[in-house]
Amino acid sequence: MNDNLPARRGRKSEISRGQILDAAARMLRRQGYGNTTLRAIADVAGIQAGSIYYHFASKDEIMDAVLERGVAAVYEAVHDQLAALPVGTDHLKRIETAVIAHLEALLSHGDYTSASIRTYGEVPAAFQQKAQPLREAYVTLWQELLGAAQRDGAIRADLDTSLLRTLLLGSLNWCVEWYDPSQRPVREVAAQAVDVLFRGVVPAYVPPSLKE
Amino acid sequence: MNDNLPARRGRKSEISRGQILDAAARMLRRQGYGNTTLRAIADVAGIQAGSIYYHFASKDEIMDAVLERGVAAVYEAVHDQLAALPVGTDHLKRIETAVIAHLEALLSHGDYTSASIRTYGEVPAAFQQKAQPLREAYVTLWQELLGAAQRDGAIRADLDTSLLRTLLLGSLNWCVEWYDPSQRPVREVAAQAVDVLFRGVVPAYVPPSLKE
DNA sequence: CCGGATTTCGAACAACCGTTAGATAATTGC
DNA sequence: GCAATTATCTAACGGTTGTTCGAAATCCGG
Repeated sequence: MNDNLPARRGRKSEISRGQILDAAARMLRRQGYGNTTLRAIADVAGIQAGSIYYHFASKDEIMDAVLERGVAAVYEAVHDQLAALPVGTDHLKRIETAVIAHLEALLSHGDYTSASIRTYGEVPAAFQQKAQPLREAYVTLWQELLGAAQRDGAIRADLDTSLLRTLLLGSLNWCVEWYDPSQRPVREVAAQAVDVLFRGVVPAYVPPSLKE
Repeated sequence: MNDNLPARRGRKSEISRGQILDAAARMLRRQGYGNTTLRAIADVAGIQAGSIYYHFASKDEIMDAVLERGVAAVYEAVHDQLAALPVGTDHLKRIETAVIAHLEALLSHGDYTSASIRTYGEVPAAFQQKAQPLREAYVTLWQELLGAAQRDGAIRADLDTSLLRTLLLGSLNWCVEWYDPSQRPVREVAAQAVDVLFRGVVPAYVPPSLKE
């Protein structure tokens, strides 16, 4: 019987552990939870299936680690980018920063985030719960971002910010389903997403006094 | 060896066939492709696992049927609602109609659409192809909808409508991940989605002459 | 370069998977 | 109500799954 946390281990262990997680994230992303096999993970990681159990107690523990790492990466990316802004940055600039950070973390930062987004819904409820606190924290972050903006009049008062948040994050999250980095840069996607979010698709009425 | 299409069959067959598909769609939606078991499908449908093979030649044939039915339902819903509009209806009204139809088909029309959306990405590539013509037709429908609107100046000329389409449909498709019919009606979600899409979240500049 | 700790292997396990086929039950036209 | 057709059940198959465990290989401080 394994200890829950490996007591003291050499450095090779952490390398292998990382390779296993990388392989798991990659397969999880494209094949979902049920189709991802321990033997396939081991194969990609370059080891034998049984050897996995030296590093993880079960398949679910691997999946759990991948999922948590995925949401953590997005959370930290957005949080850090926001924290790096000068104090007093206006609301729209903050929202724009968050959207870009979210998309960058999702699309360029690898398989963990994509796997986390795509498979969270089909994973046994038992360890959906384990990642829930972090997910809720992330939702709260966005909710406060939008709520503060609305309070100060930066976004329209007649919108339900909670609904707006799910619609916006949905639009961004869905990018993992189709985005191809060889087609257009992430920034271009982010830029138009922010543009449409702020101004809408209908041509704005430009008062004559503002025309240049 | 079975004939590909069952030659002539009584009416009970179609009932059971429907129950099998219903069960498959439900499980596929919440558990993904790999976790959905023939024995579990049979259990939900109230029959024995082996009996499924009287109606379907393989598990993949069931999944294929569910997926195709899912996209077909959305396609037809949007297509029919658009066709029901009076000729000459303006572009924004047409887009609004399409958004509502898409969301309604997705959220109230059951497990097929959700299953189709959530599992398409993790299904063997062999029969991703089979559903691809219909999917492309659906994409084309939206592309022409947005393209025509842009051509006539109903939506801004500086937007990439192809990117806009993926962002918009992503936002709508993602609703299957969180929408709870007991919380708010579908129309409310659709209404705000259209509102934000058209006008954006930033308060509009209202020229004095238009104030009431 | 040695000896103990760390890491991996290799083979086996019970359980479960999709699938098959023959026996059995239910349904239906007459 | 009777055959004949239609539909389901039962039991098994080969293969794959997650998992276990003792033996072998590797690593590394002294």
